Amino acid sequence: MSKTAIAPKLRKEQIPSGKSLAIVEAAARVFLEMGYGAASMDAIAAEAGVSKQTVYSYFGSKEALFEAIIEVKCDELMAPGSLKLVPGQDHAEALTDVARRFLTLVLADPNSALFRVVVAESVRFPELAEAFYRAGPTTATETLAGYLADLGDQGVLAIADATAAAKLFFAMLRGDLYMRRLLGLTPEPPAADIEAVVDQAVTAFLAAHARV
Amino acid sequence: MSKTAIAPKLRKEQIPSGKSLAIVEAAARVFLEMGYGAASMDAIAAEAGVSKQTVYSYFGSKEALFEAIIEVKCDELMAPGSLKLVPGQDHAEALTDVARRFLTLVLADPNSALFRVVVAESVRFPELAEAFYRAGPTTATETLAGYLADLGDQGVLAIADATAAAKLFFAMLRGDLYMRRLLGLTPEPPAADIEAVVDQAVTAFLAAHARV
DNA sequence: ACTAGACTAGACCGTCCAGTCCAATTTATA
DNA sequence: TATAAATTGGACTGGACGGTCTAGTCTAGT
Repeated sequence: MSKTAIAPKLRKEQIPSGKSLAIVEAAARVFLEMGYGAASMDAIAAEAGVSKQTVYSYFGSKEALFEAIIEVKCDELMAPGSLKLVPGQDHAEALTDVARRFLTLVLADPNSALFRVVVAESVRFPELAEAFYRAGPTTATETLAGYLADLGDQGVLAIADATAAAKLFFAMLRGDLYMRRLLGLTPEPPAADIEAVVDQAVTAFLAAHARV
Repeated sequence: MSKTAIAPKLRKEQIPSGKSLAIVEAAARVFLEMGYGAASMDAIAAEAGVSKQTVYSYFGSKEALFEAIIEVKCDELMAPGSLKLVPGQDHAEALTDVARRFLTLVLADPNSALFRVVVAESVRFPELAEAFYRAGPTTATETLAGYLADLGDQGVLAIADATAAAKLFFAMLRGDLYMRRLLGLTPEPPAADIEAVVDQAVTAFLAAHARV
């Protein structure tokens, strides 16, 4: 006899592995490339090299699969603490480093694809938009705001509102290049292009927050 | 007898009027609210109070209708030269005015909906993304760049690259509030919220480009 | 060898939707 | 009023797709 009285509909795994992993990866590719509506479960199953039934065994529905994929991708987004700041460093260089890492991250193909999909489906899946916002912008802003507050306290920069300043900093980075990426008008840009935006933003930011 | 020898498949009109106008407006509502995929031609016809056949008489296909709608909306976007600058005005106030008008415009419901849809369908309709980019960001940037170049020439501000400066200015305005709007996390914000962003951006921009 | 469970391939169902067709009706026009 | 054009509404086609079901294969553990 089975251990569970109620028939277990879904195979759940904390750490996706084997088939499950293949499905997640295939689904991510298909969803991010084609969007929710245009992605078919048949295509995902085929891409995963798995039967459609297996997809439905692991994830109960297209919606559930989509949510799982987006959540995984959101977690990956900021995962390696990729925006961490080393307090000892010269502040101009530290900001430049953060800016470069941030911009490289958000302009990278999978991440701009993720953002496109989240924006597109934000009406149908508001929780996903929320999750993305928390994983991305919120986390990034909080990290930088903490650092800026320190610089303010040390009198290195004039920071009245650290959170507002952090938001401004990131906004400066999401300029024309970012817009063109969002609209799919441009492939992943070379490092030099990123560097130009970074330099402009850091310079302007420092000038705007110079000690009086 | 008809004026055209070749059977005219489509009723074309330069200035949409009557049924044609009703269809355009209905389609705009439905497309912007639901996105391309989720919008059905039946829904659009019903919304327009018109038979489906009539929709197909004016616009040959769903794609064509969508393209027409997005193009119309893009034209409307910057139509009233809403970002024009009066050269005589004090430059800080002029920038504040432009910033306020820009932000109010892009945060308004129909325009953020338009942007969402264009981003969502930028893969399927790259020409539309291009058209949007030209009608929106490009136009806005060029207008402001011209003004900033003048300020630079007059020695009012230190402007090395007017286009880059203009892009930075608009980027500063597309901050957290803008992101939250894109993700559908926030309704159209009150004027006070807009004002706060505008002030922060203008102040920072002026500080960053103060004469040496 | 037997069994249980994971998996496959593909048929299949119901639904939704773009696009077509057509007969009936309204509107405009001469 | 007579005629042509525009429009309607609804039935219909064809195809895609989400999701289910089934018959059968493969693999481990016993």
